[in-house]
Amino acid sequence: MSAIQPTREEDYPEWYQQVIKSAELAENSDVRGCMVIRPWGYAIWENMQRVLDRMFKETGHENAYFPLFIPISFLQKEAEHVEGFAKECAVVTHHRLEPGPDGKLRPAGELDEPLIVRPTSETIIGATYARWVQSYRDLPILINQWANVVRWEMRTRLFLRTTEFLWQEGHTAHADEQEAREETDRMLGVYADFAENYMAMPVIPGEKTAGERFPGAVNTLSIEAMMQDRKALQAGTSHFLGQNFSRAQKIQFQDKNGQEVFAWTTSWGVSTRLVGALIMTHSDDDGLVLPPRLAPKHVVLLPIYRNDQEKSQVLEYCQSLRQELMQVSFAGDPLRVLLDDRDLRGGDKTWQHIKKGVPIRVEIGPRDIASQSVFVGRRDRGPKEKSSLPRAEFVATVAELLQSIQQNLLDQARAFRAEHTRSISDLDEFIEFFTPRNEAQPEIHGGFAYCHFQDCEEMHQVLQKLKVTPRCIPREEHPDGKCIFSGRPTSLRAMFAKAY
RNA sequence: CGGGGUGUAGCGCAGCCUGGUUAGCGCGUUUGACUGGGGGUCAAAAGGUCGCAGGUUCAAAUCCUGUCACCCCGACCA
Repeated sequence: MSAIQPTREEDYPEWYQQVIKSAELAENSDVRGCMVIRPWGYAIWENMQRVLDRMFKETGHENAYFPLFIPISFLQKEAEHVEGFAKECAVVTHHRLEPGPDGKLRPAGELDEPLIVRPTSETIIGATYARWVQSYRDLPILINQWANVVRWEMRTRLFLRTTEFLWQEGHTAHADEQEAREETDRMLGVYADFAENYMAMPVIPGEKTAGERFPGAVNTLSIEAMMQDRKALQAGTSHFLGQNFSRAQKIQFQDKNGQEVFAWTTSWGVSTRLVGALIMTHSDDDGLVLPPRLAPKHVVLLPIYRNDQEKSQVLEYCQSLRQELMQVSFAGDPLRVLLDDRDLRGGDKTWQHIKKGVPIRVEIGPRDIASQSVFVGRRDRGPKEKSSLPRAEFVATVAELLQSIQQNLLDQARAFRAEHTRSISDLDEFIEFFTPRNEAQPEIHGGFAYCHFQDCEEMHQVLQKLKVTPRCIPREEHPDGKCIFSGRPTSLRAMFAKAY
């Protein structure tokens, strides 16, 4: 019997909800579509922020903060952008509340110009940059902002798609196209690096097809990850905006030749959706599994005792072990150690930490103290697969142990993705690959398929029926081929999948 | 916004069709005892304006009308 009911096999979407609930990551709030991120979930996000923020700074970026509200006229300026975002914005039309005739509060003080709550900040940041840029000497501008944004989505799911979500958005302006394109690539590289080396989540970096582009972008790059239901999740995006936004926002300057020209801009972002990606990449039927590098706690110490005398003895041993472990460093940080001395039954407590995904559990009782040892279980192995080892050895090797868990999770995720990825050149095989075997569980289907394609009517018909989309066009060398849908020769090759 | 469904204890549900004393059950919570390295056992206790408003009736969780909220399926999406 697994700790999470139902299992992934039985009902994947419900399993996902239960993992979140059992691990106390987040819950639905009193506000439709908005979540409460609980301390354990927020700590994961904070760890993500800390690492990413360092990476952004290492690549020359600075943090700044721009307003939550955007005048409605700003959104209007870029035609495609309007098209893409206008439908899903929260709009502020009043600035006061006053009691109505029935005693209930009602909005008052109508605004001359409605404000929208930012769904993304290209327009307001662009308008600001326009004031900052007069000369080529003012460029590049390399700024990131950590913020919350609001998109009034029809259907929400914890972490994956919520009405309000937390993210970072980088916005840069450059003097020439080449530099802006390099920036777009560089930041996608940062995301891919973060995904693989911190989240232990292999990703496919690539370019979006025209239909999947960010509204207003010339080109959108993304990293795509495979979840355990074999669907693709877009885990990060980096947009080359060309001069579209600088034209709309009038970000112009005099270049070296004294010519008045428009800047070239980019934007890139990742969100709390990454927490959802983390959950669906590694977790199992006993709950959350965390890669050590992002785990709020690396090690939990679980004292075991029967009476007060044993209790004080065991707690003392745990305290000293905790002090010792905190001197150890892992991936550049001091070890994060939790001593769980809550007055709870032993098994109960152990299972809570299993469900929360703590990488290493250490059970310590009178027996271990007598032998100067510890009883260790790792989250990437079965719950009863525990072993005793000398205390000194554990302390000396715990960092290696964490690294091996980190590596193991990445290897497992890579193996899973490889197992469900195919190169397909035959349309029947493509259709078979993406047709669920069981109508009741449409999530069980093929996985990722690499195929040559050409944006054609035949393609749209097939994809719409199967609910499959081209996720991205990986930048890799491959011979030309024939479009799997139309048979026409093409040089384009994309990764196709069902997506979140 | 279209189609379907659900609102009863902290959570998950039964009861409603065929109105009738103090509205049940499981989990959880609290207390006590026995326990204790796979979430244990027993006993006791606390906890509910049956989503909200109106109507029918001697009597409404149950029937009727309205309303609100949430969930699922579609169109939209990081």
